[in-house]
Amino acid sequence: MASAAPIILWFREDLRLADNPALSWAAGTGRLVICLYIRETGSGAPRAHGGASNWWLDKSLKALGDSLEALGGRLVLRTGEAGEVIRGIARESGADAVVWNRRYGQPERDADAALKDRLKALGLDCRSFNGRLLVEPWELKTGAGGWYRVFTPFWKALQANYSCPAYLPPPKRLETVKVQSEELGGWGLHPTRPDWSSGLAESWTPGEAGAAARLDAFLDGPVDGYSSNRNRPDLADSTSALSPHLRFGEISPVTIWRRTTALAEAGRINEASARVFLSEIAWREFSYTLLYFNPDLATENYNPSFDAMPWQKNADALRAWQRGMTGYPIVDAGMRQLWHTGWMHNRVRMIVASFLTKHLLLPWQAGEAWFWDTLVDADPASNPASWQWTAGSGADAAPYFRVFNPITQGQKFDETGEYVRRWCPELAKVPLKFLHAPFEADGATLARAGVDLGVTYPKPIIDHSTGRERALGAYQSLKEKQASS
DNA sequence: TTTTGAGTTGTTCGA
DNA sequence: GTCGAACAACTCAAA
Repeated sequence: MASAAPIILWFREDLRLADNPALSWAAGTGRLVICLYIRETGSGAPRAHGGASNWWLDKSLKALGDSLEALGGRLVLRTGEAGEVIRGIARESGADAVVWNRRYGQPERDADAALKDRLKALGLDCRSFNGRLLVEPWELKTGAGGWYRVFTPFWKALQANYSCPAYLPPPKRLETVKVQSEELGGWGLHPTRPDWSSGLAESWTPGEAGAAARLDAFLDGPVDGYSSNRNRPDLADSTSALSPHLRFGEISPVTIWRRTTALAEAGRINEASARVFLSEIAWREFSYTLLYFNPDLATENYNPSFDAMPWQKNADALRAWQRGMTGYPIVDAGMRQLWHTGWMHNRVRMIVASFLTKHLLLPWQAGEAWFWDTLVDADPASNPASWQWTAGSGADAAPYFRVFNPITQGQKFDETGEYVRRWCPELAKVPLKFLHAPFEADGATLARAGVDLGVTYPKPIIDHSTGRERALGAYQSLKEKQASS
């Protein structure tokens, strides 16, 4: 006979109702469901959110709670070590089953596995699901049985082997039992003194409905130009901007895959652009494979030969980069967009990351940490994997001699100059010819534009070719050390 | 087992 | 202004 006891559904990085396997299973039993979110403490807790992500989490939890209440349910908020919280709620409520969607960082995996054992020993039914990835890291294997270290074969294997599961609709009702909850407002996730979040609020609608609207809007037009426009930070809607929604699980990559392939197969969107868009989703998957098999991805060089890299220490240069005061407009525009909106266009992320690790020769970990704190989409897999890729220490890394030229990158990809004019308003009147290199303009031109270099806008903190040569030398030294060891 | 082809996103230089 | 070569060698994946 089926149990009538409630089920605990532990929400983690899957703050949505649709295409949520754990929720779908729990709701499908017809039993009462206790929807739980834990502000985790202890050694099994995931890497603590940065400030921007905490802002997002606050709104996303509010949206999830509202959605659950509309179904007759409720989101229960608790703080503590996850196992203690869950055992406590099970005792209070008589729940005899716990379900969740899996996570892939090492501490979380270890903690989840230990918790599962504990709960099973107590007689609770315990189930986990894949609610975050198209394929889990252990599912896609090379011919030799290992995990992929190069993106292209990974992507080919994914396309050849992946079949998209059927849509899991949100439950129509989700009744629950009364369990004590903390107040979201008491968690202090929203910044105060000062409240710096107005730019974030202007830019985003956290929550499942906001995510769905974003996908709809992207697939209804912008996706068609994606293969070329995705490199253009000056164009509106050149990318999907789904990353923070994916990070918090407000939308599933499965949903994105299903919707996009259906439209492409029906001939309603450009096939090639759809492919490129899905390949970006696959990069996220690839990053999760890297994280799964390299738990220290956020701190340790994937390629250990980079342990000998002669990184600089320069707090002033780091601060100039963080504040968008390097004197290179495309770099500064990107860093200011990040600070204001919690997000940066992907093309510009590459430029600023190259500038930090190559021109400034500062360790990629410093950039990764800054992005972690300031990005609303700061992802435990994508963020470190992408930083390591740029620095050259990562899997399938950029060649060491690929040093982005911040002037020509600006001219090429912010070709209208609208991106720089928007985020560096003090340069708004500089003619396009000099906009990406104001230091090359003559005094009269700058004066007419109201720019006083070194006063109203910084002079370059490092000369491009000087920085480039120094970076190439540093990478050369790595190679020599490796050869002699 | 060995071999072979290939590898996200670029820049510079010189013809 | 345009174009191709050089920038390195190494590791990966698959045949």
